[in-house]
Amino acid sequence: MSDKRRITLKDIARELGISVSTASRALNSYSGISADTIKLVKDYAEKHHYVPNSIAVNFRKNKTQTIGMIVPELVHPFFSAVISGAISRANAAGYRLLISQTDEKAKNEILACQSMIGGNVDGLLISIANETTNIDHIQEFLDEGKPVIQFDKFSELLDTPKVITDDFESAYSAVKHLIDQGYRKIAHINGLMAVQNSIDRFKGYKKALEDHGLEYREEWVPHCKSISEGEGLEFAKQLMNLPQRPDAIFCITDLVALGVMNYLKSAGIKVPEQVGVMGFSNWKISEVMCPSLSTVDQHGFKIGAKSAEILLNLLKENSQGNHETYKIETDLIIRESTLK
Amino acid sequence: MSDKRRITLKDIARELGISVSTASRALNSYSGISADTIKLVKDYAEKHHYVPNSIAVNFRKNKTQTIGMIVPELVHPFFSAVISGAISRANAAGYRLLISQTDEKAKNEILACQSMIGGNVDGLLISIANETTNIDHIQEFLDEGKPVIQFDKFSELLDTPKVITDDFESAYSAVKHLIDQGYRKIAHINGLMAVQNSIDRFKGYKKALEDHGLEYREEWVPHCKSISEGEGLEFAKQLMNLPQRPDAIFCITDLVALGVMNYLKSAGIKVPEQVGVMGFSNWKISEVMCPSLSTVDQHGFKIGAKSAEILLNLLKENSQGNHETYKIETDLIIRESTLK
DNA sequence: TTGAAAGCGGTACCAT
DNA sequence: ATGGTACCGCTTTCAA
Repeated sequence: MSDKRRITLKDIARELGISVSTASRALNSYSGISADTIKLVKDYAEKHHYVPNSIAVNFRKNKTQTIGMIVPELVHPFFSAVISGAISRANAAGYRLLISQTDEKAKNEILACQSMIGGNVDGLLISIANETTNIDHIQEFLDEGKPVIQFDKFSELLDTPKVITDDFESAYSAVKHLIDQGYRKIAHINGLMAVQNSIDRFKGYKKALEDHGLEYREEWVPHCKSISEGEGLEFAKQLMNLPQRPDAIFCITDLVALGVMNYLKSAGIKVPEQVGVMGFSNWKISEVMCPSLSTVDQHGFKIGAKSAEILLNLLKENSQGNHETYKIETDLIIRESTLK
Repeated sequence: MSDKRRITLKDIARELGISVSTASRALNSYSGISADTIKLVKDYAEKHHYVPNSIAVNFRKNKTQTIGMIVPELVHPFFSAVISGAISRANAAGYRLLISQTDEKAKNEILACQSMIGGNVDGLLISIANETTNIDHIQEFLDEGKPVIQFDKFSELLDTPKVITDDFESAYSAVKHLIDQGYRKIAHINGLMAVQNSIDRFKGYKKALEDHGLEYREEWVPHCKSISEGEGLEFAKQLMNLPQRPDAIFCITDLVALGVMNYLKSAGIKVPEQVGVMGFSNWKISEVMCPSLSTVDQHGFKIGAKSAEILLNLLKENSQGNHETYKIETDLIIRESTLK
């Protein structure tokens, strides 16, 4: 294996009988350098395949042209889409993307942040883990003067720009659609109320019920801990066995809706005739389910691209930005599961 | 924006009244340092959240503890799983992962490689784009003495270790299962024969037919260009309208199988009774389809983890490894679409 | 066991 | 227009 050392500025300077600073300035075409010298140095550099050692440059400038990105889960259609959007935007601007995942564990998030700080990323894109309450490890970036953008799942404790789904509006219009379809006893399988998305979707759900004079019952709003297919199935069973049985279920996620659909199928309950089902996220599975699942498209790619864009702008301005919240609009996707 | 500089070794040394070298040695637990000093320094470091500036370390050691990873597509259940496996393995070893995607375009792959080289990654994990024929941009890593691992889609022109699905065996056993179920006229919607995976799956398919004395017809093996749902639908239509109509279809991917199923459903052809359908990859959609789709689980996570592991070992040995091929075994997942 | 200092490869400031 | 040099933060050799 060749371990041929790369040629350095010093080598160039020595060979050409000039100083290192002159060589550096020539290569970067600074003003105040004679055209002759520039040509001399550039020709020599090219001929000998000089490649600047970017570690040294980074070290000196304390910049890496690298952005850190931390998500709870990578194998997840929504987050993959977000990452994809961020990579596209960042790469287009000549930035690299360092990616890590937390599996929703605070411990992993801390490790990831340390690793990112250690990697001297110029800025951070993060969607915080469900488990995270203390946010010192993220605050550290801000303390170092590095911009941070929170997307999707965020903490109010961090003063950073945020890019999020418009959960309230999305939930409202999803539930309104159920009402328009004639459903009257609408349940909502929600997430934990410690997570802002869950809170906002719940608020949208409740407001829609209120605005249309429909009954709200606490027993119709169970809370998932892990947002899993299994929980969807269990809660559907629970809801269907209530004395006051709902005639529609608005699920926090398509995966939960899948569990719900599976239970309803096994119990011989007809969707959408007897019970309407609405998901959230528009994963590919929602299109494939039988009956196909009505849901809300979250535009993950756009969320990622927008987050990266904001970060890149802050990097350019050398600022940490304001604390604005950018809400990315959603699309209601109507399919069979809610069309009575 | 506070710009309080991160605390450095020098700060620690000054505060504790020791020298920088002692502080460094204490933090790295060198032998020849008193336990007291080690404790003193480590406690101080922890208390003040000292994080070594890895650019400086990297600079010094000419290593970045960062691995580059390039995939064709990020929003893809298989590749997400591979990435996830690689991240887990790499992070556990204290390595960071720089990720880029090519959208199957050679041009993007070249850009991604340049960016990775500029980022001074220590090694590269890559699944090459369908479009890629010239591999100079990847060879460059090898020329610089950096190890490269190819996974899933590779080029024989590159002398590197490879981690791949055992496509031949997987295809063979998938087709054998169809035969065992009584299907006799088995079609195969394949990918482009320029891609090794397609070639191997085709070989496995053909060998299974031969071993069981079944007829092979070229018209039964159409080739997808983009491996899409739409192509699956089109080819299914084509196959079903052949005078010699197949009674089973082995698809290159679950997505293609979805298109096939949609066509069969629309044409009123019963699965699995009239036509059996087999996918490949075991995406979530295969479980959700109606009828559920038999398929082959590729263990993407394992492929990613194994690739990272091999790379990490080479990094440790400071070698570029042999040109061994590691085949990751698969699991045949039998569901409704092939159970006559 | 500890300290001093060189040096990694650049950049940029201060002289000339 | 060019050279000299300090310096970024850390590791490591040499001395004490």
